Amino acid sequence: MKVYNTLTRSKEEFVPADEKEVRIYVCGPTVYNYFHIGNARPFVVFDTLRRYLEYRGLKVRFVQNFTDVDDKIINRAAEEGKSPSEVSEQYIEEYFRDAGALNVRLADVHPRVTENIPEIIAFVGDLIDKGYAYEVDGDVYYSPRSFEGYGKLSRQNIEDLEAGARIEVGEKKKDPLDFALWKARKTEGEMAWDSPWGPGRPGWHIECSCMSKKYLGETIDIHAGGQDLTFPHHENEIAQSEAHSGKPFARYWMHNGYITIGNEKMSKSRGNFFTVRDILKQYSGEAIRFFLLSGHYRSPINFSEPLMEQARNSLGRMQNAKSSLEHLARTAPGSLTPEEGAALASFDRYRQQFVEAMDDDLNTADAITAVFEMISDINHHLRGEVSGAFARGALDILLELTSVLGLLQDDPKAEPMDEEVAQLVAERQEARKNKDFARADQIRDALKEKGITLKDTPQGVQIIRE
RNA sequence: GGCGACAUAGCCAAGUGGUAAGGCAGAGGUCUGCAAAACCUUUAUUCCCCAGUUCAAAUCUGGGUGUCGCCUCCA
Repeated sequence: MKVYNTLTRSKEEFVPADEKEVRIYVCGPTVYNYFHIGNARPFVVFDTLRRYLEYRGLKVRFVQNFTDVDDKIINRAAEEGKSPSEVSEQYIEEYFRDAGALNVRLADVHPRVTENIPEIIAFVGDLIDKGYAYEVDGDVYYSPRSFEGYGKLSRQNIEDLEAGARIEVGEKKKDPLDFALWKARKTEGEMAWDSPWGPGRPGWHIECSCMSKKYLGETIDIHAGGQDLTFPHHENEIAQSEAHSGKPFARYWMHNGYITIGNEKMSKSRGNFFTVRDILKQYSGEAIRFFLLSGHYRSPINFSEPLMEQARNSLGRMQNAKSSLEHLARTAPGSLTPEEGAALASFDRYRQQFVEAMDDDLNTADAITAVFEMISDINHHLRGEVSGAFARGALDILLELTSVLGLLQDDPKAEPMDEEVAQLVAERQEARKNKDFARADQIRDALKEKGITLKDTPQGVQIIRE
């Protein structure tokens, strides 16, 4: 598989350091709010990367943190009259709920800053000892000038950075480029932990360096996140981690593009965002997931209502194929004919097409095309008589590919359904036989109201539940 | 000012040298009691503009235009 590595600005063959296990760290959310569709993109994209690597037979150890110490959480808590931990606990739960709706699997570890304070303090202490950081009045700052290679990820020249940098009021940095590893408590009652530099809390960048090391080791395979984290967050992580270990931090850096709205970046600070929680009121999680995977992960995607409708409709074509095959697998008799066997075997070319696309830096748009082309092929076969065995075989390969994308994952709603529905369906069939179409349509409409769609197929009535 | 991304049909979107995938929406048709789904036909002589390289360019080179992003919290 080839992967675009931000570090080298080129597609490289992906080879894990340890062939037994791929180690991936993805920067997770700061938990002070529901996450928005822009935040969702890396969750979905790198979940798809993980699924694909596993599909290719690799074992993956996947870590995604929760930032549960941050000014925004503290501010939110103050606004709502809650403690910071109440706020972060709540939004961690909300994260799991929304991520679950998007079929984003749980990470192997979801570490939290508050659970790693001793490790962070030790890490900061080491950086001071090694001469990369210094303490001033209870704050600890990292000095990028002391780290050779600062700017190598974002291709920033340290002199050019200097021009744009500035010192915030109240900061005691020696150099505008320096960033905080540890922030001294400013007011009584602020969340703080004791440290060799007095009570305080960790800065933002140090947590990822520290947790990545703790859960994945000093050198990991892939570090991923949104493009906007490249600088300064990831650049600073490299500076911290490599200064600390003397080893390369991450071998591959992957960054997803933004979601835009009206052609402008969606972000919490601009206020132009749509939370996944809100979008879920109108669209399924899978439709949102499809939307996010319909373009290449490094390209920007514009978010809008019409585009979500397109995504939902496109996904509908996949869902129709799935439910037709499920219906036939359940109802059509017979075993595979030689022709059907040959057809099923020929579907392997779509599997190859799919793999080829995914191998090319996770080209999910092309992978989706492979699935659609296979669906067209399957539908051609479905126009004639097919055996249940053929339907099962086609369903297997369809779900094999879509599960890599995290699509069509909903459990099939088992037919036969409850007694009442079964009776109505039977009554409708009787009415149709007697050409009492008014009654037949009445029953169909009534069931539709309840979210049950009936389709009259040559193989009997297909019942689809929403 | 420094660094970077993008520009393909009504819409979304692949395609990095060999003559424009796929999906959505629209139109017409087949099937059906009617629907739904599916199938067939149909929708870019052309890929922002100009110049160049080449037998051949959406793809490479140079120039231009436009849009967006990072450099400050941000996925």
